[in-house]
Amino acid sequence: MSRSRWRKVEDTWSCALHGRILSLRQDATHLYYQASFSEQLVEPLTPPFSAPGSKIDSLPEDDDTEALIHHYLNLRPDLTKLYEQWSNVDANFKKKAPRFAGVRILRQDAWEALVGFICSSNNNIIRISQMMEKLCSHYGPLVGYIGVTPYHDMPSPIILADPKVESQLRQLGFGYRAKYLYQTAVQICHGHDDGWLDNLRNPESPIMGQKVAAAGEMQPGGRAGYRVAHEQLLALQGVGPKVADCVCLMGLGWGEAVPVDTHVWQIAQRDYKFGKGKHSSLTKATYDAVGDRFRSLWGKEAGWAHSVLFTADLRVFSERLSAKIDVDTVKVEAESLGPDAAATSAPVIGTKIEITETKIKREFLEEEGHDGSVSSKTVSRGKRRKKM
DNA sequence: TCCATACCTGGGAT
DNA sequence: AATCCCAGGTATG
Repeated sequence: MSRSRWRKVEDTWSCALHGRILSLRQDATHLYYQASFSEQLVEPLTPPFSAPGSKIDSLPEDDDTEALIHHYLNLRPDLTKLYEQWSNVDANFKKKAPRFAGVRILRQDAWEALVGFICSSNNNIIRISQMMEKLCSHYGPLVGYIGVTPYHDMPSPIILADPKVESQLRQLGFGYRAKYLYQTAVQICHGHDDGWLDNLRNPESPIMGQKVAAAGEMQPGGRAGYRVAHEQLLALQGVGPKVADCVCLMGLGWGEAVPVDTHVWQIAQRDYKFGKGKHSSLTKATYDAVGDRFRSLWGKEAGWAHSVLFTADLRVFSERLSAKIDVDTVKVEAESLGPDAAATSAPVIGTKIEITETKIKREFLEEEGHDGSVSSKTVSRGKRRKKM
């Protein structure tokens, strides 16, 4: 959401991801993709891999892009079944959700989600995206170009743990979030072991190539692993309950995480009887109560259901805006929909996506840019970037 | 615990 | 033109 690094050019969305530039486009029946690999910045994949220095042709069977897309877009869960389940237990969901079928929670990289949501505090979508853009272009590895536009990946925490970074980010317009990002990077690099963040992940939703493991019993407050992850994240600078839950949900695979932001708080008051008596204001206790309520109502994937309602609400809001306000319609829509415009106009952006068909077919093979608009390079998986 | 207040920035509204 | 207000929160007293 939000802090998404995806960029749209005409009808195609592109982003540097896992050492490649991934481009997506969809029509009524298919999702099309194209991947352009960097020769020098290929991510290590599953541990036992090809010998260093060996080159592999970009044959389809060697390309994990399709697996990456399936993973990233979280295409496995049966949405029809989930929607049915949520509708059966919640009349409000049943009423609001049907128009928004197809919304999925992306499986983002945990570190990227953390950085993005730290930037999101008391901020607007447009600026959050610009900040992520700046962060990557100034500190992240260059993966390649589309036309003359460079695409950078996320900078690793160690890059941001440099003492100079805080003032530099201030200079770049990050405001008080400059300190949060720097301090969080320091905490992660010097206060925790390697892999600490990713180890907070839901074992039922492992990163690509890892095996699934059981995550334990569901409780009103969520599974034990979720509660641990949430608590650990809270110790980071600039991370409060809302940001922690966003990272848990979008970055760590904990479906029961329910981020309660201002919008969700409005929904909770309007449709779920919050806002009175004991829970008249959004204190920590109320925050937890809202999460518990939604978890007991919707279950293990409460965060997903909540995102559907959230998206529904934003949509209605934007429709009201464009109906009542007679200004540049395009502009109004772009601003009010923000990253969740994904649900209507784009296959991917922000944290949620909508796909009319999950069938994916290959549009291009990796080769030199068709019309010069996309530059591609031969896949080279032998070279591994130093792990960081 | 709960509540109030400050916090960077930039665009839109008054 | 100047100022106010707000935006997907968090830290502090």
